[in-house]
Amino acid sequence: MATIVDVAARAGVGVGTVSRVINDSPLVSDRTRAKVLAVIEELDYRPSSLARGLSLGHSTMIGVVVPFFHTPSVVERLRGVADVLNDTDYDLVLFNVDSVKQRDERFGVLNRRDRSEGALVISLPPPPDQLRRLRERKRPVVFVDVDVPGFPCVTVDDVEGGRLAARHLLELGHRRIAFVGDPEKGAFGFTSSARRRRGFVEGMKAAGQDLPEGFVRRAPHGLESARAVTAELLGLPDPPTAVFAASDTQALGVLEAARALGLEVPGGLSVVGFDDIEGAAYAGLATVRQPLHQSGAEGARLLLRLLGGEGDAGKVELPLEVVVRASTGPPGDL
Amino acid sequence: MATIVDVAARAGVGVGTVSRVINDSPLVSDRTRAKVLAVIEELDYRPSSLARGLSLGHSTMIGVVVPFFHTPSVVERLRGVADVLNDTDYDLVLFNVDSVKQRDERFGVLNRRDRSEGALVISLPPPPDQLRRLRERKRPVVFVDVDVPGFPCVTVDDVEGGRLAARHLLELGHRRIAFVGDPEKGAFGFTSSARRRRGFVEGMKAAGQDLPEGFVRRAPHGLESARAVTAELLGLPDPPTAVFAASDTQALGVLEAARALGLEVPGGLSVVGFDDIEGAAYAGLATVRQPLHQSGAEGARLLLRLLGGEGDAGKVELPLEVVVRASTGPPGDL
DNA sequence: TTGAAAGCGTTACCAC
DNA sequence: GTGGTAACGCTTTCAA
Repeated sequence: MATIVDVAARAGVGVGTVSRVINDSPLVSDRTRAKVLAVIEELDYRPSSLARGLSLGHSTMIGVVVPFFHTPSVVERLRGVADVLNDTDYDLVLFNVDSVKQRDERFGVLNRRDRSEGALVISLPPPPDQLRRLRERKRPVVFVDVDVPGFPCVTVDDVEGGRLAARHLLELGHRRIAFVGDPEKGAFGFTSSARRRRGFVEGMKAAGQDLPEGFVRRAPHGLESARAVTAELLGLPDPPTAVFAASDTQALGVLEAARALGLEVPGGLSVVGFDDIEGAAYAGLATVRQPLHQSGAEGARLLLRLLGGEGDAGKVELPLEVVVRASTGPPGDL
Repeated sequence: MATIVDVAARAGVGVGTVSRVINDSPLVSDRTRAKVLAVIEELDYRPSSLARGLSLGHSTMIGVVVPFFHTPSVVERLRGVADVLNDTDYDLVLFNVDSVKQRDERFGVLNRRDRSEGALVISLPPPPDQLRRLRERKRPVVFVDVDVPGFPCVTVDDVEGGRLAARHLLELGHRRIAFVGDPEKGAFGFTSSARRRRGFVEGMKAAGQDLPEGFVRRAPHGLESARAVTAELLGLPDPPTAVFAASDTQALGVLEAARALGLEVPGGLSVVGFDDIEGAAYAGLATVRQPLHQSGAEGARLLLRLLGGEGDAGKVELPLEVVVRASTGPPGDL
């Protein structure tokens, strides 16, 4: 592997000059530049990012923490991050988190300046003690899909999203609408489901609709458990005519339950999800869409700006939008 | 940020000693070690991985190239890689590939020693010219889900998988079985669909069954286009009683088509997929399962072995297995 | 416009 | 056991 010294020697110049050529410094004569470039080509020389980083005093790695297990949506966000970062000199260093223990380890790594220049945390609320350390050290960290006070974040207004879902179903004429979401005391402290529920209940109240007893259901995140609680809901003496699920994955479970009971959708049951993952379109699922890919891209841009010293990045709130598909319609329209 | 010199000075020892303590060298007295450790703690000192890498002559990064767009299965493989790497000192540097142009760029990066110590390529056949360079430089590269001559690979026997699918359906009594897979001249050169088709056709021939005209269909990978070609198949004067799809994603499209026509599954149509992605279990889809997570983990271990200088890693072939679910049954069993 | 040399923070070798 | 010091490959002064 050729080094800068080899290139300098072969080109008959000093290493400083080679360095200037590499870094597009204007202080090199065209003649010299051409010569050096030729040698670089000939020797197939590539600067060592390690040595460069050491000399410059910073690395080129950005840590990205992702709970893969959580939902299909985090993958889409990650793609957004990768798309932006791949156009820069930064490398995307990936940390998967599948357990609370792993989460704490990963956040520990983020706190170490030597491993990465900055970090992006996707869909994962930080543990309080690690957060304190992050604050103390003023490490450049951007959160995506989580709102952490004092840190740049890319989020959506989950409460508003809940209201949007309620409004859509109310406008179709539904009155008996149930909610299916996550437990609100999970190990990782995810809170979006709770906020969506709140917005939904608010929206119902605003329209003068109270939720019947037992119409708010919480089950471990996943299609299967959503299916199970929905089966219970539909078995009620006076079942709902519509369900708002806190995520598309859960909404797919709701559809599954309806199908298993031979209930027509949307005639017998209308369903609205949240996220607009790829599978939602296939399933004809109406949903509250949030810009997943864009959230990752925006987060990466925020971090880049922070790293570039361009002041505090602040908060970014992305827009929500109801996507109407075959899974919703007027109640009782068999 | 404290450096090794700061620690040495504060502890009243030489930098060599501090280095020894960091690296668990036995040539340090307990007394000295304790003292140094205390100072490290006090100063919250963290060794610079950059400087360490430069001094040692190698980085600690492993490049992982993933075509995210391709299928849900690559994500599962990636998790396997992350799980293994996260337990080591190596960092997982992620490169997403969404286009041929990106693919070529990424492979170019892999060829640069400075950026990563070794690489893992998932589900992506390398372009021939880059492959040649990879060979010339003897860069440690492991392929997962692709068989590249001369390189360590983690694969499954796709041909055998096709045979397994054929056998399962034949045993149930099906004779008119169609195949739905990918185009065999795609931009990225994916070949697994073609091999699965071959095995399938072989399996049919071996049982004395010829495939009727037009029973082999190829459509751009994805649920929707699989649904479309299946609709055509089912519209034939003498339609198939079963379909083998080259991937679960496509099999879900096949199910979709059957449902749209009001065809009972498995009574009116049996369906077998390939992969066993998460959605397959939800959809009750019978499939040829390959160990996705394990393939990534195994690939990472192979690379680690290579990096550790433990000889050539060779090839690993993971087992396939038919998972029977509700989507298959005897033909005409309405 | 250019070359020489001093760092950057480690590790490893060589004396003591 | 331990300290001093030469690498590692680059960037960036400082002179010339």
